[in-house]
Amino acid sequence: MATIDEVAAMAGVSVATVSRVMNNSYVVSEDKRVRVLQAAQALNYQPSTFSRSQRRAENKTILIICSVVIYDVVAGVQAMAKKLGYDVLIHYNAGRNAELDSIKVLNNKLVDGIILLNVLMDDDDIIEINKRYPVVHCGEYMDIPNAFQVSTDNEGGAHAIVNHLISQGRKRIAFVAPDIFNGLPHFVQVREKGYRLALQEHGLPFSPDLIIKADFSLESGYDAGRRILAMADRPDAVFCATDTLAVGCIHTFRDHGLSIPADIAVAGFDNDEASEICTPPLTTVAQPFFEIGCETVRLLTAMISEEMTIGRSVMIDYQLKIRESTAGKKAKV
Amino acid sequence: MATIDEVAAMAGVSVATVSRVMNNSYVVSEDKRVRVLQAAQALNYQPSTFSRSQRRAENKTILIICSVVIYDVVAGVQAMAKKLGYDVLIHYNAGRNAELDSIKVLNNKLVDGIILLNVLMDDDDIIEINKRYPVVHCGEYMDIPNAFQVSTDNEGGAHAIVNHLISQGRKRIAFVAPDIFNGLPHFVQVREKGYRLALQEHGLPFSPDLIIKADFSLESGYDAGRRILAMADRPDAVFCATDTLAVGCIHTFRDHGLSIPADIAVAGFDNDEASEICTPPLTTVAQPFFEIGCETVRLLTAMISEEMTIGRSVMIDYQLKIRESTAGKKAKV
DNA sequence: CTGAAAGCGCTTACAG
DNA sequence: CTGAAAGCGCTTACAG
Repeated sequence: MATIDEVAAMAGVSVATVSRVMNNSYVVSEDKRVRVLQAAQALNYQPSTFSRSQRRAENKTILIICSVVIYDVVAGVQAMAKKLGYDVLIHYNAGRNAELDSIKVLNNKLVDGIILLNVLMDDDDIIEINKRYPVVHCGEYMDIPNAFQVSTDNEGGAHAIVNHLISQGRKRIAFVAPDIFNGLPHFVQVREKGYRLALQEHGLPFSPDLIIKADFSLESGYDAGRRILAMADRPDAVFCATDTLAVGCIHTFRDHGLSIPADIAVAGFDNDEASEICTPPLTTVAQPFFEIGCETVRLLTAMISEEMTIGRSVMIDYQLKIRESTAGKKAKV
Repeated sequence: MATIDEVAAMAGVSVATVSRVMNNSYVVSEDKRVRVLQAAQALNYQPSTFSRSQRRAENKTILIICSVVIYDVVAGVQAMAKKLGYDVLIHYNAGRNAELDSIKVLNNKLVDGIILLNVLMDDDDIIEINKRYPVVHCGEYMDIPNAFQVSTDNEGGAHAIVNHLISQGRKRIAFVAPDIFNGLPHFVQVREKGYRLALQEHGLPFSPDLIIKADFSLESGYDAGRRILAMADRPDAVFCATDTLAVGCIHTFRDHGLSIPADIAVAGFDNDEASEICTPPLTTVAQPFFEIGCETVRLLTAMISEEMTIGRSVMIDYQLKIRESTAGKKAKV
């Protein structure tokens, strides 16, 4: 590895001049600039990240911590980061409490800011990280003071999709809600809120037995479908908090010979790849993941450079995707 | 951020002593050790990564570059890396030629070694990276000189699964092969090799029309299934190079009223989650991903510390998973 | 426009 | 066991 001294020697200039041309930070006379560039090329010189970042007290790098990589979000993060001159690294962290393992990465200023992507970890740990770094929560909101967060408008999306069901003449709409850990994850709570709001606005009765508990698995979706079929007063529509669950319900309903949406309408949330492929194609809510990634970086870099201390929540508009699973005719009674 | 000087001042010792206790590198008298530790705690002191890594010319960090995160491989990498005192970071890199974007990360010694996880990039770029860093190719072998690689025994797995099909009385076995980019990916070539070897060993005729081209998508699997059904002399078994394709074939066969495995046996490769769930459960080959991750790190860290220059390929044993899709009775003729 | 020099926060011979 | 000091490879006032 060539150092700045070797380049300076070969180019016949001082290290200061080399530094200036490598960084384009000051005007350098054309002939020296050329000589430095040639020497750098000849020696295959690359400024040391460590020395440079040490001097500058920044590394122009953002870290994403997650246990599931949402590729479109990452792509958005990378695109915006690139535009702003940042690199993006990912730290994979399985499970809820395993997050603590990342502390080693976090302890020192190796990165300038952190994105917690759908991370579920204990509040104490999050607060600890917030003390050390600029942090933006992406996807899943946290109920901690002064948090910086970016996510889809989950309530609005749920509200819109249930409104759509109602507009199709549905009157008894079940909600399938993943319920693991202690209590519903925040995004599920908010989607439920949108669901209940829509019912209320249209004077439809809400009853607790319309809430079907599940987890995040496809099997759990099958099972939710079975429980819905077994209900005394069977719902004429099902809104599932995730597409995976909705696909599970569809399977069960079809296996039992029901026609969708004629006999029962099914809607999901997330616009997974499966939602387009399944039969019938699933009405759902798309989260603009790429844009969420972009916005997260905008916020994070603003935090880094402006040392903001007052938290804020950015809500990215949802996109309703109306497909066959809800939009067809209802069966005649 | 507290610095080593502040800690030294508070503890009433020299910075050298602080450094020694932070690193446990030399014996320090108990009372000073305690004073340093207390001061470090009080000041919330964390040694600067940049300064430390600059002095040591290493960062104890491994970078995984990939366009799809295989979580079990990453978990294996992390487990072994932790044991050996390394951190693990991931650089996501979409698409084939987008890899060049990672050059910024790669240019300087921010990490000590690199794992290319199933990366498909141009040979020239790979050779370039190999020049700058210790690199281990994980999953997909590269045909470049002196490469260090770790992967499943793809040929052995394919050979074993086709042997199994033959042992079940199958005589005409098709091979569904994803064929994108220019030519078959290496792992597909090798799986085909195992397939052909098994046929040959049992005196079964091979013919080119038994090779069904596809890509990597589920739809492509459906389509492959259709083409197989349309064949004049219909095969009695299908070995798909991936589980995704196998699941697609199963769908098509079932939609056409065929019984699996009675009418036609189907086998895949990869032991995806779907392979267990689908109906009937799919016979496949499991890759021990966690172990592959571990072994990759063993090799990479050996390269880092021992400056090895002669390449090697480590093959991790496959595990055959025999399930219903092949193991039931064949239909009577 | 340019160079000599100080300084970033560490580690590690060197001498005691 | 411990400290004073050199040095890692950069950047950036400072002076010219």
